[in-house]
Amino acid sequence: MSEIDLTTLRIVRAVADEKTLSGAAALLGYSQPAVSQHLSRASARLGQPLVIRAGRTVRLTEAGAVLARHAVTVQSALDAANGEISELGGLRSGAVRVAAFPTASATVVPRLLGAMAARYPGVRLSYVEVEPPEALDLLRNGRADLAITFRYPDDWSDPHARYPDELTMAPLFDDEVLIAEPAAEDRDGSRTTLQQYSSSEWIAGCPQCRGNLLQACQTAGFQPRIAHETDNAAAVLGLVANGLGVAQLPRLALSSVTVPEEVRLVRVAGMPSRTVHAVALSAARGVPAVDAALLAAVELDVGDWTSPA
Amino acid sequence: MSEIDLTTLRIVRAVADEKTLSGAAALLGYSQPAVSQHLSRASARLGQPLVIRAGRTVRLTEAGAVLARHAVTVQSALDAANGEISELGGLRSGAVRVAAFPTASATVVPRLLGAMAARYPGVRLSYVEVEPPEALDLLRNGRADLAITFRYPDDWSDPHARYPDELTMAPLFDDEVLIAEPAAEDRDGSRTTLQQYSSSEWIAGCPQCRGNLLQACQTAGFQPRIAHETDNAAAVLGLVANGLGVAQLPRLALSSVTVPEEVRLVRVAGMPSRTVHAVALSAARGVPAVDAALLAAVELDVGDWTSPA
DNA sequence: GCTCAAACATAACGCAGAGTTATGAATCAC
DNA sequence: GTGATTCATAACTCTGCGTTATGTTTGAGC
Repeated sequence: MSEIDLTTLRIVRAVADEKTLSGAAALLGYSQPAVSQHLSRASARLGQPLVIRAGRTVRLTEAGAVLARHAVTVQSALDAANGEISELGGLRSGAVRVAAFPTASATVVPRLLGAMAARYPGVRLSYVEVEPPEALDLLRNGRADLAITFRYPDDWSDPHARYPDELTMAPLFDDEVLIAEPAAEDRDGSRTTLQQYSSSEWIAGCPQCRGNLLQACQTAGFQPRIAHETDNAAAVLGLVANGLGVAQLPRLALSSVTVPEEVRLVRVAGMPSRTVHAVALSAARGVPAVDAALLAAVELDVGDWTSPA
Repeated sequence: MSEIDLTTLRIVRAVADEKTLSGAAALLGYSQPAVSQHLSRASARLGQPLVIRAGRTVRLTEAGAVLARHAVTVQSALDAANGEISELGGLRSGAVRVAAFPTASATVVPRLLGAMAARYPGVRLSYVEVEPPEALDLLRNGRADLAITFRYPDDWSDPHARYPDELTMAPLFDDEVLIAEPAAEDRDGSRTTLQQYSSSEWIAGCPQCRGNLLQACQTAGFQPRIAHETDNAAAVLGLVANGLGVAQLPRLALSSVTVPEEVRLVRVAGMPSRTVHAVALSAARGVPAVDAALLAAVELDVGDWTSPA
């Protein structure tokens, strides 16, 4: 709506510098008639001439001088904006807000943030620890840029599934789920199955993990008796060590705690492993910092969380 | 050149305010697809998204926020420029630099400047006194906006004629040229002719006026003997009053001095009158202050300079 | 859980505006 | 006067930015 456009400002400025339309045209990479015609149009729009031909050259009117003066302000604001956007594009600035589940806090997240900080010193990093469903909500609300989540196969309430195309998910690794049992308990050499724990008391934590447990036990043909509830891996191990029950624990949860002697970890057939993902909004693809964080996540070395401890 | 255009800035700003593309479109008078497509193009140009769709609404990315922030600066600069140009257009600001010949300094110019000052208090006025040829040079050099000049008919060196289309000339009035002679000299009742002064001594001033005198005398068949040279009307009258010669004097020059008793003013057949003009550069037509000054000049009441004193 | 309204995306299209080249006219320097 | 420089005008092309029409998704309310 404004009768003033950027081209006019740039042209007037160039004319002010060069004192000639030809010079201005050359300076801006235009043909001479382009400048001439553009100024005519602009003058018509503004209702008064911007330049006055003076012999062979040209000089600005007061209106032209006004534009030339303000052109400087506009140009520098534009340059500043361009510069800042370039910095975002070049990952010399920007921000990544990561949301991840508790077990990742001590493992995946520090490594990820470390890698990002090393590669892109200018990028601001922040982290919040929440369970996967909340992490996805944060993404959707625009309060986080990258979520590190896990999902269990066949999870009927998997929050990822609720937003099919909205999320871009990059699988990072498989996180095997082990059973922690008291080392004192008798074990024959036979292959372990979940069925063997049908009469055990269970220690279970977060709803999502518990969901997986219930699902697996149902498949195995029994319903687990959950006697103790905690999310804390160290606490779970303590309970197990003292013979108070058995528990499922992902390998990732074990990698940042010391496993007591009294606890034995066993792989159980039919116990589905969970998968850990880096998740971003599909709509946020293209945002440099988000793309970089996703890439950094899939490039993480995850060997020590996948090979047996 | 710059990947950023004003429309993008205005749209991003509107989106920042409205939180929705539809709202922004309505705010700006666009259709909704226009906003959507424009943002797509802008994102492509900038290499990163400006908005992220969040459910049914939308929110800005960091890049978008950068633009929205700088948009304020740009907009206010543009508004300022627009405002200043409107003031020029509305004659609440601007400048008129007038150049006029000495005789006009005490007559036409004060009245003109007075009228302008009264009508347009915001317009800056300035004045320089120069002879017509210099006044036209000032116009051409851009050092004056309006010239008050005179011209004699059949003046072979008329400076106005050198720039045929470059100048816009508005005739103000005819300035009759009289002969000042000592009142003591005998005069019969017959009609006065220039021929009668062929043996007189003349007092003459500026080259242009003298040119006219020479021209007229040549037509009358003699060459005037110029004994005294001055431009000053009072001085001329003093010389005439003391019987030192005769002189041609335009009525305008007489209107600001007192004519001594000893001087008689006579109209002479064949003495061409000069015409007074307001002159501006044709190229400056359209400049509000110049147009207004030209108009004010032709609207001046010139009665007391044209009717016999 | 279904339906409806609101919001964004995509497609197809029309038009204006801004650039181009070619050419003419005026000015200034030598 | 002559040639170089500069601006103006004409005629044309084409990109880009709007439009309308239509489809898809989301979220609220019954």
